[in-house]
Amino acid sequence: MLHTKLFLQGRLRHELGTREKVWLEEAIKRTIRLKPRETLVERGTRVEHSYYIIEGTVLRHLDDRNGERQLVGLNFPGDFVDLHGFPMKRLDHSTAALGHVHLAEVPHSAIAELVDRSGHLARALWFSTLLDAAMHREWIFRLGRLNAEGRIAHLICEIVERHKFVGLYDGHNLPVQLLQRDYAEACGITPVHANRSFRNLKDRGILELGGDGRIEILNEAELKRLGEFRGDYLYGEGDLALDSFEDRDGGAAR
Amino acid sequence: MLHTKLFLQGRLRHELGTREKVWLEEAIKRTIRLKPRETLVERGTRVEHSYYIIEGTVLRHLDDRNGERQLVGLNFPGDFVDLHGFPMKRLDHSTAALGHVHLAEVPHSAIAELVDRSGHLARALWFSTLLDAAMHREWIFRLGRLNAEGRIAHLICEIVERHKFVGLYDGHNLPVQLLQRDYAEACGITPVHANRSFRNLKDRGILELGGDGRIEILNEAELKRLGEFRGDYLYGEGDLALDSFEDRDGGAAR
DNA sequence: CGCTGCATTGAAATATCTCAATCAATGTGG
DNA sequence: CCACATTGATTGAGATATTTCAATGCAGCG
Repeated sequence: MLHTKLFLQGRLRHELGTREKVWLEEAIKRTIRLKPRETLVERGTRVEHSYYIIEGTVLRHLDDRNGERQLVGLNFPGDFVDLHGFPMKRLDHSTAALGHVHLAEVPHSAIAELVDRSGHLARALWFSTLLDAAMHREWIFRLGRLNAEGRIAHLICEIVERHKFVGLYDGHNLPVQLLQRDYAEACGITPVHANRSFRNLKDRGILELGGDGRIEILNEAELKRLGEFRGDYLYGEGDLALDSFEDRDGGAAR
Repeated sequence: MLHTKLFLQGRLRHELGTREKVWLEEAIKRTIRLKPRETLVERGTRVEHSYYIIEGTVLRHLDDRNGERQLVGLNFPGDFVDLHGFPMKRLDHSTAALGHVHLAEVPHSAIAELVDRSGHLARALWFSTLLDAAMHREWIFRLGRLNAEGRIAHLICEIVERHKFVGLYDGHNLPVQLLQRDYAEACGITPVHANRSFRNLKDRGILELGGDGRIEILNEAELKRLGEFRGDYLYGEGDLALDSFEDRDGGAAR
């Protein structure tokens, strides 16, 4: 079974050819599992492997002086968690599992081979790390320009949109169960205020709160409006309709 | 004269060999100049070139519904402004000059050649785009976990530290003259509140405000404390003292 | 049953914003 | 050289958003 079948899915410009998918798959030396809230890599660690998510959600965070977390990114199935560790060699932030997580471990030596073998695949891996950067920029926007409700709305929209790419959104239920504390840590607000903001969203019929972080989305359009959400930064195929796809297929292998 | 002599300077792991520097230099097809506040690239534009800063400061920003700006990054001499445009092909944010800016224009076709010619140089360019991502993460932290004063302090620390790498900091004077409005746009606060925060910093003897955005730093240690500033995310040589530098020299050309 | 972890609520404290006004420096046209 | 407009910095006062602290509720679990 193909572990990496979701990699860059929905990102036409960089979707992989058959051969490339095989090579990528072969780069996986083993898979590992994390328990809920288990740490994957601690900030400052030198890394020799990167991890691709087969299943589950990984939180990326920086901690302040008092140990309070600021989430700086989320990763879902189809994402590399820390591919940037390949050129960087050291992680400037920590990563941890949300719930149960299944990861494919890829040694940097294997990535080096991939990159040498296929310029197109190299470009795709590079692109994948830049997608993270684009999301970071949008997170800066979210924190700098939106109020608490808008920030939560924006984050939910991003989670939905990203799961649409990989076919993991059913149209109503948010496919990730974050605690209100996690929303607070992602949005730069206190858990208490996150709670009140959720309450507002619920009272206005925009979403419904189930237990255990389950969220049902009742009015996606309104969520997008509140979060000033423009999904184009995720570089999905729809946004690239005008593109020429000059390097679309995997045939570029050298 | 070498335009690109500052590229990745101070980042030992990825400093370039002599040959690579020549190749990079040869990739420059022309240089262009921007006037103060002139836009370089508008969000959404398809790009065929990337720009390396020879002199001046470039602001990167996203705009909200009302046209209010959120700065998402700054670039200084030695930085590529939008190298990520090479794999991405489209910019998800806008870029504009702060004051007078002198840029080297590098066509993506030339970058493609560079990348094919030297795996090491390719890695260095990739690394350079990831440095932006690391800074983005720190900006998220700044906005999510610090109050107005801390945010300003953190930003000033980053500007200082980055200019130290390229030898453009004299030990006292902030080498970039941002308006208080720019600080506000970077820190997610109003200009009025930025003003009051600066006033506090000044009253406590931490810095001195000259005209035209000039800032003299009187107590760098206190600024770092206020901003909870840990410079390691900039990946300077000091932080990598323990590294093996297995790919340090340009000899990796294929 | 009595924990424990998370959600929820209330009330008061604090940070930040908004609006409106003033000030200082600079540039422009006459 | 003056009158005037422009731009950015500064200040005050009141409004709003968010935090803090403390308490309660609620469900799962040994």
